[in-house]
Amino acid sequence: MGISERKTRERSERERRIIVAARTIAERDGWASVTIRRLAEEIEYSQPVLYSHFENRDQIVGAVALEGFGELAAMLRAAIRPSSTSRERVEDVATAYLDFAFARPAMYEAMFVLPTGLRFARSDTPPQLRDGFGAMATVIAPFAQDVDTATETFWAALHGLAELERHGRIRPAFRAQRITLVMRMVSGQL
Amino acid sequence: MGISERKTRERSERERRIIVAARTIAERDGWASVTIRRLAEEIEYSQPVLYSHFENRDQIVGAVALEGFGELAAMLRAAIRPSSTSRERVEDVATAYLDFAFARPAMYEAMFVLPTGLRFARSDTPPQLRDGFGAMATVIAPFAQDVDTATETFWAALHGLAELERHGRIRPAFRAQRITLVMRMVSGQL
DNA sequence: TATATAATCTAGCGATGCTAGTTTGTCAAT
DNA sequence: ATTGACAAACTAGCATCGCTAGATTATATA
Repeated sequence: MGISERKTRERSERERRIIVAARTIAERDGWASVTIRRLAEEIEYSQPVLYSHFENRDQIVGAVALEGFGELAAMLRAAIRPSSTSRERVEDVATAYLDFAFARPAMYEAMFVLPTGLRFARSDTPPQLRDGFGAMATVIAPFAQDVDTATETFWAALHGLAELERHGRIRPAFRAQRITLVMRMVSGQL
Repeated sequence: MGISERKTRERSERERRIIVAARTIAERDGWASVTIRRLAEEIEYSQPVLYSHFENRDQIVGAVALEGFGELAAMLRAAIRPSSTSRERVEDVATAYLDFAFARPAMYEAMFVLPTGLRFARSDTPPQLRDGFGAMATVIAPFAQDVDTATETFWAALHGLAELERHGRIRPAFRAQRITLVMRMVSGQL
């Protein structure tokens, strides 16, 4: 039965094209420009076809966000060098996190601001949503008694720094100094 | 010329009614339900009247947010008790900040997530936008060399905690422990 | 009282997300 | 090969949105 396999393959390829188109448009023109009509035009199918792949627009944003979580996790893991000290690793992960947020603002928005229908902290939560947290926990662990809580707080600090700077409410020039202060929080030393 | 005074008074009263209606609807049904048509119905005027008060919908959100910044600043200042130690003051302000965020999620959203057209860090920035920062700086100052940077980082940590918890990505039960960790960041001691 | 100006309204434009109902295509059974 | 059943995709349109042009009413001035 190679025919039905071809069909499911073509179907998943079309789904990928939708996700890629959504991401491309969002990164170029912002999420407000990612409309069902525009996506339909991009993949050269009519609009209702999109609803056979995704329940609604939010789920398309969610699919892009899911990719983003995978990429963020990879970036954070790549920032952890074996030759570094524990302290340097925390700093490198923090810097990598903020680099990601500022380099891909639309992606970051999908992951953390827009409604996506993604469900966290559940049994069916996809691994991408856990991996980034895991990478942060890895570098936080040497300093923490309660690793989960410390990682949550570390993550929150980074997220806050990203969001406030992205909205122009704190001074971009002082990013490095703020990271230093966050370091003190987790490492307990200046 | 009491007539024109009455007119400007009535006009500003109508503007207040718009803001109050927007806030009320947002807190009850969410910002998506705050439509121009619904606001017009609420104040019993036609839709174009709203555009004689505000340039667009975002500016209405901004007007509500501005109120929120004033109220947040007042809450933070009220949390600073003269009898407390410097350390307790930081903790009380942090707790008050998160209490505000969770007690008024729609307001917090207007202040920090939605587009508002508000302009920060400019010469014409209204005082409400500075006061909250000032309150935080007051309690951070005893611990910091660079007060502004330390306050920015403190603020970012609180904002991150608020946002991640609001989106269900960190555990509500561990809020107090996370605040303790933030305290260590600013006070340099456990 | 006539006229100019301001205030407000009606009506509608161009979008949006989403869907009902119809047409087209693709199989299996006759 | 023909027919009928089912799946896939399309056309067309609904309700709603932010926003605005142009008509209409009220108000103030001459």
